Amino acid sequence: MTENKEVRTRFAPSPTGFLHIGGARTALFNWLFTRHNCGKFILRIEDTDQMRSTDESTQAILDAMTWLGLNWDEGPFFQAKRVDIHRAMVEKLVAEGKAYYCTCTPDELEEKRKRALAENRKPKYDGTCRDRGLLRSPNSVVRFRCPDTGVTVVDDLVKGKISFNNEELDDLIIERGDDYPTYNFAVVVDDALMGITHVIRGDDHVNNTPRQILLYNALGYEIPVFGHVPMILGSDKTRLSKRHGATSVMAYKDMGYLPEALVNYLVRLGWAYGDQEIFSTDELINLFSLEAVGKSAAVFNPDKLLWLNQHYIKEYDHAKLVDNIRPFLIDRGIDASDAVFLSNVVNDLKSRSKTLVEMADGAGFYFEDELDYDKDGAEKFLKPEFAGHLKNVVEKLPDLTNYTKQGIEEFLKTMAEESNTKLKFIAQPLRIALTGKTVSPGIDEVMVTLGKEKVMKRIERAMQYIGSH
RNA sequence: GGUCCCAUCGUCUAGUGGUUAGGACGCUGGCCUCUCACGCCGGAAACCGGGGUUCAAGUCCCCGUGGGACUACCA
Repeated sequence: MTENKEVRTRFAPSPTGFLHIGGARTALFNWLFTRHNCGKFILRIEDTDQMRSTDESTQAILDAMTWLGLNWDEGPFFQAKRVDIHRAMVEKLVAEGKAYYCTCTPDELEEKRKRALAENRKPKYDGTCRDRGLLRSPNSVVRFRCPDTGVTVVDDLVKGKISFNNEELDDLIIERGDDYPTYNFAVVVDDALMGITHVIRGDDHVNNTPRQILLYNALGYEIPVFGHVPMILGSDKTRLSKRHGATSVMAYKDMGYLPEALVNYLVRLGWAYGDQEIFSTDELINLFSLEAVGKSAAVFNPDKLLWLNQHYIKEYDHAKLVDNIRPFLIDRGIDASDAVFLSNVVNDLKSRSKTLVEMADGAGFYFEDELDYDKDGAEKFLKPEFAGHLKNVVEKLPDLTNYTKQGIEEFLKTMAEESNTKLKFIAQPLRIALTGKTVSPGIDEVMVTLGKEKVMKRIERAMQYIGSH
């Protein structure tokens, strides 16, 4: 609203599980909006549900944010540590007559709810305790006195103006029987006190917003700008959940995704800049705006994410890619300590790997001299009729001085010509001999990376195999 | 049930009254080729329905229909 006030946003997850895809996108939109406006991004952990909140979840969320590169400027703050503040605000509202104690029991309320539903009436609080002037008592709750006339308008940055008749809103509980504040009250107090200027969150919160605006007014706080971003759906168009596949951000890390790929994918779910598909982080910060975020929910498409990941693997900074693949190799018991060798391996593999897992799986043969030959491949190509070609290679290879991709390609092509055969009849047996598989990077690349010595040894071993089968 | 939101290829989307409705993923035909990829060239594929407004509607309005969210002493 105020033009030159510093933008302050927050991401406020509840630590009841891992950071999921939907939460990550909300965090991302907050982060991009904030960085674009040179504001401050605040992380607040909403842990007032003591039963379900865990420290592990908090840590997992922090780790996932960090992995994605969504750094925060303040926090993490913990909502549970602020209950004294919340209680003071509750008292203030009670003192001002804007809130009141209520002794209706959950059972009574449930009963009334059911009856209202059965009689086709709205199941809203009937105001039993509204004007009884009750005092605090064990298990009493505090309710906010909602105006029952008038209209509350939410001027949403992505959805536009949304208006609600206040009569639809009932007297919500702001402090529970255990003296803890409820969500709708705590967010308002915290957002206001933390100076949040823009509340960007999932659109599952739109119906909470008018109540919150009323609370802002009652507390005398300035109302922030709201932006409700659409949800992410699964392939069956229901809310994204485990049955649609992995929903935890860190699960994607483990599956060999690069954070940039996930960020690029997530941002394009609901946001677009013309026809552009690939965005660097800097571009996103420059180009992102909430006004350009679509209003409708989007289906999560794993195939497109995979494509993006492949793209990022191909284009990634080479040294960074090497660093990223290392843990996956170590997991497989591979000694990846030879930096030059590993770098070449990655180079061979990066145009043919959709994930780091795929790359690590494809890298095995480079590190293993005693190969298990692929059964079908061996049957087809490790046969006496090809032994001559292998022998030819072993004999002539020592004299090849230009041991490079080009040199080897030339070497093999010349050999094919001289032997009056097709290159594939030399390349395929060679491939099995060197990689154990029928599918691998280009044979010339493999030979360069492996080095002449290993190549010689592996071919000799393959020839022995042919001799003994 | 009530309140609120949403609606362009299967999916993500561009489009802001006049377009052969564009791009991307996926699918598919071809080229390249030592295998698999990469890359390149081509193809099929969409404006939910009905009424308006207008010379003209994917675009604006209304009504349907379909989806979703919320409707807790969870967040």
